[in-house]
Amino acid sequence: MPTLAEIAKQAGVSTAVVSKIVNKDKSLRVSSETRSRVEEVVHQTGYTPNRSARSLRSTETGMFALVVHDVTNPVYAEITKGAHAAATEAGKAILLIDAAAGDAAMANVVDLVRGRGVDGVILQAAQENSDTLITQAAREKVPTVLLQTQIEDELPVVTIQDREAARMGTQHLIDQGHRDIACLATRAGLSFTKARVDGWQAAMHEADLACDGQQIVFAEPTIEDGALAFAKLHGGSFRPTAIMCCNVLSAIGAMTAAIKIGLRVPEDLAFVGIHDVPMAQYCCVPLTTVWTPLFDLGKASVELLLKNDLPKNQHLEIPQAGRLVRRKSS
Amino acid sequence: MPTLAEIAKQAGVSTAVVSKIVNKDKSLRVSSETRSRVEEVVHQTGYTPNRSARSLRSTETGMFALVVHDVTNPVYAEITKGAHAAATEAGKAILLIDAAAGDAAMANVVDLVRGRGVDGVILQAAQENSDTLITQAAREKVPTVLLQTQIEDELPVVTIQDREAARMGTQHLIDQGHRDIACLATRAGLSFTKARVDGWQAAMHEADLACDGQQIVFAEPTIEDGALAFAKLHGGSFRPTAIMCCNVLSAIGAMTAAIKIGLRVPEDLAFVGIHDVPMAQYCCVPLTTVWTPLFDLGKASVELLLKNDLPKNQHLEIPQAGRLVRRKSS
DNA sequence: CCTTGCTGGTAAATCGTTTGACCTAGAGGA
DNA sequence: TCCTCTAGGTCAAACGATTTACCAGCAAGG
Repeated sequence: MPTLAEIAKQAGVSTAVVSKIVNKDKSLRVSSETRSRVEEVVHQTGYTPNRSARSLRSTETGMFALVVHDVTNPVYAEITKGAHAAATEAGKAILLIDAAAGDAAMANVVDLVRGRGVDGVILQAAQENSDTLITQAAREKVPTVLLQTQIEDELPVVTIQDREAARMGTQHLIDQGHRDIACLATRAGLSFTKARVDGWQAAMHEADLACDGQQIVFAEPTIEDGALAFAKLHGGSFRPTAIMCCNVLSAIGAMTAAIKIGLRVPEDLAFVGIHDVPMAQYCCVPLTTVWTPLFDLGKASVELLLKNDLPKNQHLEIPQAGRLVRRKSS
Repeated sequence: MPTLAEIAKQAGVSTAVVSKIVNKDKSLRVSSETRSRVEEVVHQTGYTPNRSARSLRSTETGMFALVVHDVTNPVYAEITKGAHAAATEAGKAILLIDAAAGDAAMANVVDLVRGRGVDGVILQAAQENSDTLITQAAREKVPTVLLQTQIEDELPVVTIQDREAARMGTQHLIDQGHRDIACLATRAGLSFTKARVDGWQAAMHEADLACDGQQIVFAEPTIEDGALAFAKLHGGSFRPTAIMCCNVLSAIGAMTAAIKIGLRVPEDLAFVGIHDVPMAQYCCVPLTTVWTPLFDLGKASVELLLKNDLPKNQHLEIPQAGRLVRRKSS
């Protein structure tokens, strides 16, 4: 583990020269002989700058914290993959924090932010307990990007075309002749939930169909909660012939629950989900979903952080549109 | 963003005292008044030590690199979750590297290791292109743990009870009356593949059933490759009545492919997989699998790194045994 | 002969912590 | 009175890279 000073000594130059050559600093003028001599020594010894030392001087760590709601959720895993790809391309690293691990994990990120252990933070599907983190990040001036949902006006947020995705799925159901279409929304209060419900309503309005509060039910984006939500819906007075689900996992949960009580899909009840993951394709009745650019979503969030001037209060919507993937459930 | 020196000045003491108080250094003897005065200032200002500076001095970063074969694979996501949980509990952070992102990602880890950006490395389902990384880690004396598969004799490896899991699944098929049982193995050459094939053979031998090379086919642990492997198997002369799949995703792929060509599951062909993920439960025909302690596997790998003296050449097998989860596919 | 200007560098401060060596005042013992 | 502890700290040298300011020597121009 050679240090800069050792390289410098071996090459017979000062550390300044080595540093600038290693960092490809254009301001350095050096004879080609000296340059190649230094490069030779660097190559021979396999010298790599010490990250801590470099960070200490430059106040940049080359690391971003990605706070994800639950890594085992395939939707979030895909987002993570995109973020990782963008980071890798830029030579940066991703620090993964699973918010599902609870307060300890959050406390950990706060510590990281306060100790300047990361150059930026990406908060995916942020919720209440992210508050301290955001406050701290703001105070410490650590660049922060929200992913999927906006919980703080001051911060830039990047999303997919939520409204349009839901509209597209709903329109498909309308085109199939459905008139009583329920909306199985995601967690109430999140901005992307609102956007998707908006999309559903837009399509319903345009077709002159009723869409009031009675036809909406909220659920976490998990299979289990989707099943619960279906039970709630099915227990009510409104009996839809189709359900527009704002998430793919809750769609699968709801659909499975429907089948379990003897309903035929899609004859008795049709389903459409949002986000396309392998599971949608292989589940009991292959699920019709609106494919969304999840990978690009993750990628864009990192790319936003990489720009040194982060726009305040900007909403970046991934330009790539969703796409209806027709399967058996509708 | 106050520094140690500023805290020291405000509290009217030297930086040494503040440092030791912050780090709860027992060797420090200090009057209770001074201590509380310092603690007060630290609390007031919200001081948190700068990570880079600390790392520079102590040569510890509090970060581990977790190199995972593909985050979007639910099996690996669960492992990741376990690793993250253990790290969080110890106040450490996990740097996620997705090996599927290619050579650039690998180069990135090598850089991280050489620049002492991490305190340790966990290599999950390591393969050929991990070689440089391992060599470097060894040279730099960065603690390294292998996960699931052993590719280097010198390094400690942590696995689940691979052999026993496969034996258990196969035994179940035998108990169901099957005699012609194929083995859909994972990637050839990996140590855990060998262990699982061993387990299958052990059960077959014990029941006096044939189990030679003809009945084995290899596939990547993905749905797509599972389907391909089934095609290969079905094209051959050996016609099994059941397939012991060494991975849950390849099991789903193979099963789906079988159903697509008109076979009935389990009547014509039964399936058992290894690892239990939600998808197994919700796929076309719910898959019988051997549940395995994936979370604990990830957790154990981090815990192994946390012990300061890493045993060379040790094989740690997670004590928690697998469990057969009986579903419709068998 | 004096002054610029350029080439090819060097020296040293700095980033914020940690840590081992040292220091001082007062108390207690002989 | 002198010596030795001990409590309660202080000092300053690292750690390894980055970066600004500076410098020597030579050539060219006037």
